[in-house]
Amino acid sequence: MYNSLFIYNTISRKKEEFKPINSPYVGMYVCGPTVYSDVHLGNCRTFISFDLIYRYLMHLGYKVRYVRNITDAGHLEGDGDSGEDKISKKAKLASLEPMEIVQTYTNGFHDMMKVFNVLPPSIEPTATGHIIEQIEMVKTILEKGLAYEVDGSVYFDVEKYNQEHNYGVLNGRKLEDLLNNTRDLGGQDQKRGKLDFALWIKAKPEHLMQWPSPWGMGFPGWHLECSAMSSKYLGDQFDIHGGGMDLAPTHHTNEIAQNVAACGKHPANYWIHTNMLTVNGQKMSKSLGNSFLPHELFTGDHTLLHKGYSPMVVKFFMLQAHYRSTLDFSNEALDASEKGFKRLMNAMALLDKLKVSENNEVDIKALEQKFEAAMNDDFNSPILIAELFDVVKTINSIYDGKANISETTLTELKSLLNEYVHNVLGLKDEFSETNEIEPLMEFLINIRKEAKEKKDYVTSDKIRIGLQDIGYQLKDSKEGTTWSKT
RNA sequence: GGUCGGGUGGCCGAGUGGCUAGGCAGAGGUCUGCAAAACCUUGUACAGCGGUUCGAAUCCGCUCUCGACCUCCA
Repeated sequence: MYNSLFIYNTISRKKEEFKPINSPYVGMYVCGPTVYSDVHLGNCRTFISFDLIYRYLMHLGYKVRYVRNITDAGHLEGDGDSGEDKISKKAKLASLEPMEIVQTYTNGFHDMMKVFNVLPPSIEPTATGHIIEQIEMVKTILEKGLAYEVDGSVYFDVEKYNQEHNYGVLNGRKLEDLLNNTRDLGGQDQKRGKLDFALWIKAKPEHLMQWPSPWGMGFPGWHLECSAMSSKYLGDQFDIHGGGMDLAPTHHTNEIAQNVAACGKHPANYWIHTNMLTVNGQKMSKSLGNSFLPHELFTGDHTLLHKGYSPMVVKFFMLQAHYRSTLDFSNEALDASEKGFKRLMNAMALLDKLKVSENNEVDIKALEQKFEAAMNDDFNSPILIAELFDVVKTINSIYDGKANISETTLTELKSLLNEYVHNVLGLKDEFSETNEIEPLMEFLINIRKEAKEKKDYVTSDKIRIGLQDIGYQLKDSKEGTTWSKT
């Protein structure tokens, strides 16, 4: 039973009680997308996971500054540091300005976040907007003697850094192991050590995005931007740093090294890493070619899908797994989530139709404690959802007249469920946002009722089946007929 | 090859020593003109083999197997 929030910290590999540096203020940095192509569903999972974390922190009363960057420069293609900048490459192929590429995919990313009802972060800084900060950071690291310049490029000296600090703090790996098991890559003769990484990269004349620096025209390395922007907006030390698990071994490891090198402090107290979305057991990624774009999922226009699923169903599917577990994607699993989600939403809608009584059999306090205990245990949304289904059962029983709830308790229940379903999980009912057709439906339901009373079942079935064909399900009960979208 | 993490009933997916996870699907029933929904009942699950323990899905060892990372990736 968790009475306070515990978070699994990648650094310690343990659940630790969450103690903010400066409560009630919480600083959280999450690595955002590189905007060189459409975000796929795996990317979305990460941001949905952090949205849950962000929402729950706010639910607990914390004032969260949530910083999530947009990588719009410096992210290279392929091996080593000789590859092309992903955005520049795309811009050349499409004969567009790099910033047009950036804008297009940033807009797409924002649209998708909105569709998934993911809250925008407090600050969404871009790499290109923080070139000066990044240059300053490179200068500082050079001054500390932990980086070196070679012909207009600056590299971080990992082995020298490791003499004073532990380079592998995050992934628990020893430097010698890393050195022994790193593949030799071509075109890196400028580097002194094979683990060294670029802080600043000299640009070739034809490179589309380049900026002046003390080392000549160039552009910043990918790992640098997050270090520069997190410390700028959250300070040298802040509470939470997050990202996808695949970023931990290299990107976050290098980030820590840069921050420690520049200011002597480990940047974040809690490192949260979210797990991958898999397809047939394999990580969904652009390079493997097994990725789904969100709209393919919504329309069902994909070879692996037999139908489309709405954004909230997909989100609910993701929330039914813990953020640190891999989640395997399949039609069957989504079908199950779709039905479960409708069941939950149906019960939510039923709240307004419940009859109150003198007696009360619902213990709100106990419910609230269960919900909180689930989320306090490292944001365990699957447990929370399981508890919610217990409530669904209770709501249905009350509706069927098999259980009782008092008026005050019903009011409390409504606000508790609203808080957890809408505000914490960030789900919204997309099946009943059709108030404008309500009078029309009532009209049809009345005609059908008259037909039924005359035992004219041909007409009543015509209405029921006809509505079903165009996506509306009628449900008869003792209290009358209700309807929902299918 | 190295490091790390998994293998839970038909499917998805929680659960770190004893107490029903939950959802979907399946079976039986109640309700119902039919349908849908709802409700009730229903499942010898924990990769395998050893070990620790009064007791293990949960701890330890070995084996098999899948994956992630080691190279850009959320």
